[in-house]
Amino acid sequence: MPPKRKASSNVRGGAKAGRDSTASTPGPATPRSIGSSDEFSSASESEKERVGQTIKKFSVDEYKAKKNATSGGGRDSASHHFGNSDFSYLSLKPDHDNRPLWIDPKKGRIILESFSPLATHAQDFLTTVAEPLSRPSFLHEYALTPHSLYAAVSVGLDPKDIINVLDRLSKIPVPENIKEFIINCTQSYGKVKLVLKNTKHYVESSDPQMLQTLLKDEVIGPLRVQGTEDITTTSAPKMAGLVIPGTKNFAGVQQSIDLRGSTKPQEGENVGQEDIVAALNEDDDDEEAEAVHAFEIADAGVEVVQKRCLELGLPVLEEYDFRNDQANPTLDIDLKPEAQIRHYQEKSLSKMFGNGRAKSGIIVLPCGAGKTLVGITAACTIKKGVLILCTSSMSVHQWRAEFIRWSNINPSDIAVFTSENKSRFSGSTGIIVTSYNMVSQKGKRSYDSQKMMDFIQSREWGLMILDEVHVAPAAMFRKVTSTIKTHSKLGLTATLLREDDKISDLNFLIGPKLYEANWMELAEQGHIARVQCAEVWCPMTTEFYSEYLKQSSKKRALIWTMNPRKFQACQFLIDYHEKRGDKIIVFADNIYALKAYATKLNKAFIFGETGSAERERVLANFRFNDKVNTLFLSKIGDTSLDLPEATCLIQISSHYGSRRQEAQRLGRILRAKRRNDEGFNAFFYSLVSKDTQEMFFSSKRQAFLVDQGYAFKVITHLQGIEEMPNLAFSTPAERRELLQNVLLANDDELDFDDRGDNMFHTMDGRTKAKLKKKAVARRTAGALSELAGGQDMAYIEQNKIKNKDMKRKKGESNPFFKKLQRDQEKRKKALEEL
DNA sequence: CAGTAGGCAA
DNA sequence: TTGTTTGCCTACTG
Repeated sequence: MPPKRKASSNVRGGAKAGRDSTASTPGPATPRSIGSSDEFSSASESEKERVGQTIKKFSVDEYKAKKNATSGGGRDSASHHFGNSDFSYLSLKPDHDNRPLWIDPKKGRIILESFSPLATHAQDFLTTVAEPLSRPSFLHEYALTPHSLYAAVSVGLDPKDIINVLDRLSKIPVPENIKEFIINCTQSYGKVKLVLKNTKHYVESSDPQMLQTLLKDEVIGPLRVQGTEDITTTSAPKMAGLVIPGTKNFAGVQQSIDLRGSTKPQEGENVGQEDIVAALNEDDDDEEAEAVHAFEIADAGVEVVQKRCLELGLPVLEEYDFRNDQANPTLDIDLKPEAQIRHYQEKSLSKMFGNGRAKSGIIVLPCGAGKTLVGITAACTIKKGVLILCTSSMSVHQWRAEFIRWSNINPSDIAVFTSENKSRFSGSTGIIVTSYNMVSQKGKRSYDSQKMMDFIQSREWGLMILDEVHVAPAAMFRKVTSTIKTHSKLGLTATLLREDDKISDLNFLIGPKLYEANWMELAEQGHIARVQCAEVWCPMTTEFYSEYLKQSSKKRALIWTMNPRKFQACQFLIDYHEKRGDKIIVFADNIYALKAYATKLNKAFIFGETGSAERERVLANFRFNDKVNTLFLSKIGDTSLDLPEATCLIQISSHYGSRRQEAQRLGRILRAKRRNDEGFNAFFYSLVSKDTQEMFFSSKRQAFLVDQGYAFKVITHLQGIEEMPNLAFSTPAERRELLQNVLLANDDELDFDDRGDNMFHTMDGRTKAKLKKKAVARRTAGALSELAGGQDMAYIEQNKIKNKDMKRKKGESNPFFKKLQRDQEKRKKALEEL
């Protein structure tokens, strides 16, 4: 969560402030605006005053005063229901029925009636100038923020146009304070640019006065590189028509605000489509041939300068005029002719290349919607050296494979840099695919890694693609953005969400959010699967619930996950969906529960300790063997595993209230191969134990998906579950046994704890504690697998496929089996090679 | 080369 | 409201 807004006045009490902050659940709208309200407080001089006035316009007190003046204090009997959201005093335009927008003058929020015939136009416009907060079926909520306006200006819109279009679409005249807000926020945008020349960073502006102001700033001033000439002056580059590969006919801003033509202007309506298009298509050619001035800043200062400028209300635009870059060699790369990009991919790219240059920013597309292709197309447009950062070595190889699949790049020009692979491209320029881990590793490096890092840091890159960019703000990863010299950055993610407040840092680490797709819209168009979401409420049995109440919070999670009613629900759903012909993934965050469920139900499972060969085998079986239709996954499956066969997803335990995890898990089934079958639906079940904390976490987790328009049905009873044959834990005795085992699982850990203690008792307390902790952590898994071992034995005889899985597990607990397993794998490999 | 420790993210 | 274990990665050790 972003830092809570300070209430501008506490006279109204904390309750008001509290309500405000809960109301603004950060949905897809993240990154939240940095420049909102008190963030500006550090600004100086005229900026400060100007911004202060803007803030005042948005303050509650100002609003109240205004409201009382407007409404004359007269309130009807229903007014109190609306509180501060009573906008009845705002006068509707006579033809308001034809206009789809409401504007909340207090918060700068815009509500869109998505059923309006003009909704498509309005939506295109709003996603350009505002941030989507929440987009359920009928009413979409957007927020005007300094950042969204910054993004709008950077794609070439003018404040006058924004106000005009807003006015045409709005049911009420655009409130004065909103107009002022737009103008104040946008007038200084684009004044300051950050450019890279010959591996040096410069702050550039066409206004020398502006640079002097920045140099005097207490934060920015000292960051200037000393000994360089004061300010250099050159002439500004000019824009011309640019065509993005893979699009039929691309012409700059036109498409970025493309009003799609799917909705025809209505008879007698005042909001003409042509007008909007005309208003939005004004060329920005008038800026050509202007002189620009610049001063150099140190590499390490880049992030600070960007952040500071943002605070000053002068967000720096990072633009890369790649077509006029003679310094860096051009990369020979083009999209293959068969790579045709989809309209939303084109749209997102047009935001990036809207004025003929490459702007840094973030593109948000759901999983399975083709993020990789967007990245590849961007690389094919810029045609300079590209550096790609991924989260795991697996996706590193996937990216390289996709590049080779979709572009004509020479495979020797695209290198990977991972722990076991440190190739280099042959020519003067090329692409390097690597992981965040590799480039952010601090401390000692292996010789090869160090050389590779030196190479990466010594040259200038045209584009840096940050895959899964929501991880970038982590303390460890963020420094890569300043140590690697790149002209532009493209962040890609499906879920621009973190449970901490670091997501807003992306605004200066990478850039503004350029585009965010609407999941429901893509589902309707068949690009991703339609999903039915359900939350299944499983009552706790009395024994489990009384134990739940007794235990510490640490053990509670295990108890609610192992709730026998939940187990039965899971069993029932698996059975039901297997009969329908679905392929099912069951997610369990808790490893003990994962093993317990999977072994009891005779299903395959994969978790961290599963070796890669084993994983491949299980995955292949899940994919191609129609006898294996259910797969249990730990959080290993949240990312990196690609399973287009899966059509049903059941979640039995999860990581607290992580919205990102929920969204990413849902994403596992969005790319379902069968999505275009007639009437196809994917299913997403979240199993929740009633009356436990899990209910609270579950509601938190769903927030993002609900904002995207997914409706969660609550199922309190699964029809036909009583008639299910072989329902597990149907007798009280079995349930008691299960509870005993669950409690034993914890005791077992304690057991190891004690034994560990004995081993280390010659050491000093500190080391002992540290080692003990480690030992326990490492051994728990072993202890648990041994515990499950008894069940495994019976089970191995029943299931040959699963059998393969077991070999490794046995190996874990016994060195003899370990060696045996190794030998077997070697033999198997030898056989395969023959 | 295989196994493991240590660090980090969520 | 709150928690903290699992997974991934690199580099070291024998």
